Amino acid sequence: MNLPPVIQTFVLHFGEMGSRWGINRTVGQIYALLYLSEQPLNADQIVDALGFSRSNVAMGLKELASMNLVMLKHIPADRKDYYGTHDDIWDIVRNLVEERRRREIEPTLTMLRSVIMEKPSSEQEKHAQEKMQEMHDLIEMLTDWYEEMNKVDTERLVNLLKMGAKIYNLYQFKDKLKLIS
Amino acid sequence: MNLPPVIQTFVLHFGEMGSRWGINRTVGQIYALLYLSEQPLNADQIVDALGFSRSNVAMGLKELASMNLVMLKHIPADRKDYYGTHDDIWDIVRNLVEERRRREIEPTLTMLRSVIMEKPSSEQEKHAQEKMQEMHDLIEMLTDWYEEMNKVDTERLVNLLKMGAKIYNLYQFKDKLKLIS
DNA sequence: TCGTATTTTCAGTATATACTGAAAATTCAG
DNA sequence: CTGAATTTTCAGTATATACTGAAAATACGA
Repeated sequence: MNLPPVIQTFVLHFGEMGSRWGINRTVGQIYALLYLSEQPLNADQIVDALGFSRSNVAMGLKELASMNLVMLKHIPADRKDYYGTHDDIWDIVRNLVEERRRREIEPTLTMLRSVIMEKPSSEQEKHAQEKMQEMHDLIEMLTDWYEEMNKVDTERLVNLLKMGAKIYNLYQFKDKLKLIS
Repeated sequence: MNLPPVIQTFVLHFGEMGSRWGINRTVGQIYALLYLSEQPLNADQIVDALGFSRSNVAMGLKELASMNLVMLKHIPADRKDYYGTHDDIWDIVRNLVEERRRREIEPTLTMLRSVIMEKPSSEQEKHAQEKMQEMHDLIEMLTDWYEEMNKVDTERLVNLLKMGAKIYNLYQFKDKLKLIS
């Protein structure tokens, strides 16, 4: 690995963090490198920067592409494939959430719904189903909330976030407001 | 493994899901089992239910305890250690978030802050630092927001969540409201 | 304090995952 | 269509992680 120290620290950190997010070191480092890079990079440049094998880099890029975290960007008069990340960091967050939802939340909700349907054959199973129902409702509420929030454009979303719990003060006046508006 | 089908499905699912959350199959299954159980369970009961070795279960419980996901619950006149999960699912969510923050978010913020401080020695590094600053600010905003929201009690939080993006309509009247209240 | 029930530790082993090099497939200019 | 440039695949190997059994440590009643 042969990178400016500032970039190297970041890349290594994300390599480690990746493992906590279900992606491996290679993938984490590749993503970090692309995120920091001003221009899109091709596979050979990534190999030079990170010191992984060519095939490992290809696999990493393929995985990142399947998660919609990197995109192909061609450079005129160059046959090589160049890869870059989304420019807007909010798009990145939205993609990350969407991926997790598709891969983890939805299958879990499906499993919960199907198991809750089953006729319980003991008190123990009945209790278990109640707990699953509770979990199901919570997950559904959070995903519904996220879906709603995701419709709000970035600038307004930032304002809402910055207000934080202060929004609660507004909420108290909900009924009053309806009268006025 | 010898469990009622309803429970087994859930337990196996969480075993698989665990790997995406940085916990292994054993730990995922143990947690799922405890979550569904009406009474706290001791290590031997978990061994019987899941078929892992005694030591593997001990390690799993230790890890879950270190994440504050399970707690020791003693049963009168029994020397064994019994383990159970939090009763309120919102407490579970709060603990999960808190853990991730402590283990992932805070170290990342620290790393970012320190690297951003460095004097850039090239245009490339300068650009990288700007991207890191952007990421830092986003993460900080989200954690600040979460911290604020975490202060709101559960019932009111649920109301806020159910309102979802409708809160945005209230937000439009923010200034008007100040005049009234 | 002793002895037994119980939990924890840890070295060794099994299993799963990551990584590589070589070979196959694809792409595309001429 | 040909052949060079480039990417992708995949069987084999290396590495990391999970899991086990036996032994050590701990907790506690008598």
